[in-house]
Amino acid sequence: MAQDRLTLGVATRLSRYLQVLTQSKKMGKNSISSQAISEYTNVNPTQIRRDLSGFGKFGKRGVGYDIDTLIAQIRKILRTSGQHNIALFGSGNLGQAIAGSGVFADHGFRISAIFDVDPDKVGTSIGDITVRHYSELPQVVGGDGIMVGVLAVPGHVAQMVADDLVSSGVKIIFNYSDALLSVPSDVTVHTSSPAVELLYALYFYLT
Amino acid sequence: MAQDRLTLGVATRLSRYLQVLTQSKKMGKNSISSQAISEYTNVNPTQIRRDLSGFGKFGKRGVGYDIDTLIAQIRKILRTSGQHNIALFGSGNLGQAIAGSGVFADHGFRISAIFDVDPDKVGTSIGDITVRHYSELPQVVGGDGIMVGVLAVPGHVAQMVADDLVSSGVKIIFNYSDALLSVPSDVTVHTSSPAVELLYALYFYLT
DNA sequence: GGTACTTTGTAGCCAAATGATACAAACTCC
DNA sequence: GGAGTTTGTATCATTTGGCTACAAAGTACC
Repeated sequence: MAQDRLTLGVATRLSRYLQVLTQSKKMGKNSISSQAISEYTNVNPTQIRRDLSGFGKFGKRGVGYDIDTLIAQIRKILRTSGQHNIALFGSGNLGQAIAGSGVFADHGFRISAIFDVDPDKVGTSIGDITVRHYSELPQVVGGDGIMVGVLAVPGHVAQMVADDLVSSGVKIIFNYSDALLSVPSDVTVHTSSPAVELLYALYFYLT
Repeated sequence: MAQDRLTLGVATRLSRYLQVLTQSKKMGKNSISSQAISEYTNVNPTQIRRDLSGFGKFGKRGVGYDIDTLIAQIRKILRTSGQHNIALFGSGNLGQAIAGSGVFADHGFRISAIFDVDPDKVGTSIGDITVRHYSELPQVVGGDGIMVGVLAVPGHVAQMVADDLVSSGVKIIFNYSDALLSVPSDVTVHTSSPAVELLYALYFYLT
């Protein structure tokens, strides 16, 4: 049963534990208790232990979980141990911010191509990646093992980029624009919507 | 019972409906069906109607929901009808991207102050807002009705900013940095973690 | 005006997920 | 060796969400 498909809830929580573990490691910690993970994720400590104990005994009683070990185990459970290539669209402020941060790299996502249409930007470098012209999308995405497209483009072109990504076989899109994207049902779109989170945070604050 | 506190699930879903409604309106639509909302939120249409019908009869049978009406109703339910002031920290690429986009403005969040420590940036303008020096935080945040702090700063200073925000009475923090923030239990932190969403998206794609 | 179609509002049932509580076993620290 | 910590695990009650079904209210078209 350990090989059953994870439920959405478990997969989501495991991913979030991973985030906390990765950051805790950066801060120099070696081990962490379920109590500590709970404080950063707002998940009940018992729930955390229950989630983990379904896959093995990773912790040490009286001590907690060894961070490196647990990161490796969760990656194995989520089957995301390797490197995954992603393509970034848009090299404006947002695109540069994304390319320059470690948010993706920390979790094994490597930005392997950046696209733009602005002639002033095509050919320039962000980090060690040269910005390509958007017209190269089919060759690059089709040829390289790119599984994820990240959209940091203006809302009015987001749907077009999404369509082209779908045509090239990409199944996962992360959308930083404010456009609503229509995609086939086998494609997953995640839209960044910080305001949505603030809305319900505000509700619980006000009541 | 309509005045009971919303459960986390309902509040979250209502916020997400609001996002879809706002964007649909921008795209020129006037009404929308629960089926259509479902496609963008991955929430069951029955669930959507159940969520809404708990507060009144907002839809027209055979037609759907009038978008303007529904936006107004959900805002009322979430008690976030007014304008809410937020403070943005960091005017680098990410800060500029946030300030320039409508993601917050669309939902009634107005960026009323931007802070930085870089002397080259303090005094410049982003949109119609002048960047202030970080040392002005206490007066500005304490005096103005600022309820939310948005962190677009490097990870190694995020905790310090968070501490200062807490000292000034801010209870909601949106964290774009990759730092883990420790705050008192009455303060809510939301951390942007696109990689986390990609992780479980990838899992469901691979299996 | 009549018929076919769409979509809401609502009920009821069932399976799954979560929260709460409890406690023995394993480990550390002193 | 004893006190304290933390995991792993069980159990139970509750909540939540998915599914099915269908009448009522509306639109569209002929």
